[in-house]
Parts: sequence; C-alpha cells; structure tokens
Amino acid sequence: MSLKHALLGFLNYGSMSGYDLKQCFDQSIQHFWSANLSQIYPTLSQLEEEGLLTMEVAYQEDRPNRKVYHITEAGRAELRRWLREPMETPPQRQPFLVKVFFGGNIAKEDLLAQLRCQLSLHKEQVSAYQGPVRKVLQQYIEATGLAQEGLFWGLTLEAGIKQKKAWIEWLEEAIVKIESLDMPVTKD
Amino acid sequence: MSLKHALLGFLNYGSMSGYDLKQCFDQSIQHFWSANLSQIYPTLSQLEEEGLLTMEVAYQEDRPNRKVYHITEAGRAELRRWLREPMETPPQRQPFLVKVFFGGNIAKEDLLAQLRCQLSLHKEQVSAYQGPVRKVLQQYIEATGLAQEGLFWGLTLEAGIKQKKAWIEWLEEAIVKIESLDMPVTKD
DNA sequence: TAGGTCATGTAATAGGTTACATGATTGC
DNA sequence: GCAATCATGTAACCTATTACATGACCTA
Repeated sequence: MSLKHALLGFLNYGSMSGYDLKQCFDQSIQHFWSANLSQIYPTLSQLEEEGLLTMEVAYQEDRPNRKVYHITEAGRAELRRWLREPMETPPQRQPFLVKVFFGGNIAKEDLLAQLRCQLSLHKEQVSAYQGPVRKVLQQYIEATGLAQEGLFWGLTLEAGIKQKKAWIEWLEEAIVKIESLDMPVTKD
Repeated sequence: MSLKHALLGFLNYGSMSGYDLKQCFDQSIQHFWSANLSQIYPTLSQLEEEGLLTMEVAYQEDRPNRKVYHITEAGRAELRRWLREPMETPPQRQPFLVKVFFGGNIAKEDLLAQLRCQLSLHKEQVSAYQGPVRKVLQQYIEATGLAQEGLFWGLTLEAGIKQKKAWIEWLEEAIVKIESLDMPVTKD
C-alpha cells in the first residue's frame, strides 16, 4: 500500500501527528495522492502495531492532545525496501473514456458538452499546478531546506503537468474530429 | 459506477453472457478499464434486480449453460442518463510518483533503476497499443459494422497512446536530470 | 495427462469514501 | 451566534482483487 509508505516517508523528515500528516499530503502530494483523516488514523495505528512507528502523546492545554508518531529503524528499513522494490504500471481506470467509447448513444452536442467540460477542468488544473501548487511546493522546499529532495518533488509536479497537457491536447483534437461528424441528432 | 454502465453499454450492442462481456472488456476497453469475472457476475445480478437487464438461460449440451442478459428500456435510459451526466476529473493515484517524491532515501542508481524499469514498461505498452490493440479494435469495428462508434473507440485508443507518450517523455527527461546529480551513494 | 476453454459463482481481503461523533478555542 | 481550526476517532459502505470451488470438453 502506497499510503503506508507515504506516511513513513513524511515521518522520516520529522515526527508528526496524523493531523499534521494530512496537511503534508494536501500541501505537497495532492496532485498524485490523497488521503482522508479517517484513513490516516487507523493506518498509523497499524504501522505502530507493526513496529514501524512509535507513538507519544503530546499533552496540550486549550487544544486537544496530539499523538505524535516517530519512525523507527524498522520503519526506515521498510521505506527503503519499498522504494527499491520493482513495480509494474498499475492499470489506470478512466471513467471518462468509458463515456467516449459509448458516446454513440447520445447526441453529438451532448458528447461535445462532456468533452468541453473535461477540457476546461483540465485547463484549470494545469494552471493550478503551474501556479499555486508550484508555489506551495517551493515554500515547502525553503521551509525544510531540503534542496536535494526539492528536485524530486519538482519532478513529480512536472509529471502531473505533462499528463494534464496530454489530456488537453487529446480533448482539443477529439472535439475537432467530433464536430466535423455527421451524426443523428435525435437521441432521447 | 462505471462498471455498471460499461456493461449496459456493451449489452446495448447485443445480448450476451457475463463470460462474453469479459471478452468484450479484454478486447476493446482493457487499455482504460478492466474487470474480473468475479466482479462482473454479481454486478449483472444487481442490474437485473434493478430492472435494467433481463436474464434468460440458454441451455447447452456439452457445455455449461449460459445466462444471457438483455438490456431493458430502463437500462437504455439509465445508460444515456449516465453518458450525459456531468463529471469531474477523478484524482489519479500514481504510486510511482510517491517513490520519486521520496527518492532521496535511496541511492541514485537505485532510483534510476526504477525510472528505467518504468520507461521500458511504458514503451512496451505504447507499442502494444499501436500494434496488436489497434488491430483487435479494427477487427471489432469490422465484425460489428459499427463505423460510427469505431471512431469513438479509436479516440479512446489515441487517448491511451497520448498518456503513455507523456509518461515516456517525462521519464526520459527525469532520468537525464537525475543522472547529472551529485548524490550520496551510501544508503542501505 | 496436463493445461486451456467454456461457464458459473462465493468468500475473504484490501483500499478508499462518506457519514457520524465529540469538544474546546478562535475569528468574523 | 456561526463557522473554521485543532484533534481524534468509528461505522457503514463501495469498489476491486485474490483465492477458492465446480466440472466437462478439447487439444498438445
């Protein structure tokens, strides 16, 4: 499970609570991975049981107490083991392509509306990646002073941007092709 | 759920058994969707209960009997409803990028090995898409005589190829960047 | 005779989402 | 007064994967 290893990865930078980890996810890897608190908390307990983390309660006044997790040597070893482990390319499910595949069942204009909607969403996202997301990553690099890792973080963003751009290109071409198509208009 | 609607989509071309549907999946949409028989069978029963399909047993000698499913008017309506329904872009989880993000924890050569492995896998897949997968799709178009839908099917293949090519480009660039990097070699 | 095709399923497990629950403090 | 932030969780549900079960026929 990548979630486990992402948690180990962040905790290897420094000890944190589940709540903190959620912020880390949202601020630095949300463009290719996300997790809910309701998934993070039980997973942390599990990692503790497995001896990959230890937990310590930080008592606070005025605020709820925090459970601060620390990575163990076994945790570090497991992280490195996983990072080196070979992997295949997991099949990417694309529900949108299911719609295109069966697009002959609806009117041309309805299909085009779908494609145009996806196009604008992907354009928004790529703008976000190139603007705010990149900015937050940059701040993250400066805050941690991890220049070396900053390069890897940047690479993951580049990957996201490339993917989005490929979608945009394809959508634009698909729209043109479908527009110039003779298709029955009456489908209800 | 896209699986349900993919099943409806195929059954709208013609009545089939679960086993047949599995072949349809493997022959025409496996590059963006896949399903196991153990998932298809219960889903078909569910669709029948919902009144979107009807079932008829085809008795056979020498072979196990087949359960042939037919789409109903309600099923067709549901398919069209779903096809027109607006959707966002589902977040794509990329476990490989998690590895890159935390790549600073392993030796440069180990990371490069991972990138090169992914590169060769994606290259293999894009070749398959441009060769055998395209061929099978072409045969499917000829067999069904559905030229109009053939265009949509082709578009989904193009999308897959674009995605793969984007990955390949990114991997090649990433490899070059990481190769020219000064990194501590000793990580165990 | 061993493995593949045809044809159906169930059960267990894993991974993720959504809803629900609690409760104090801070800012508008 | 109301929403957001901080901080933790549980429970139900959905989707998908893997393993298991059956059994006949066909091909190498």
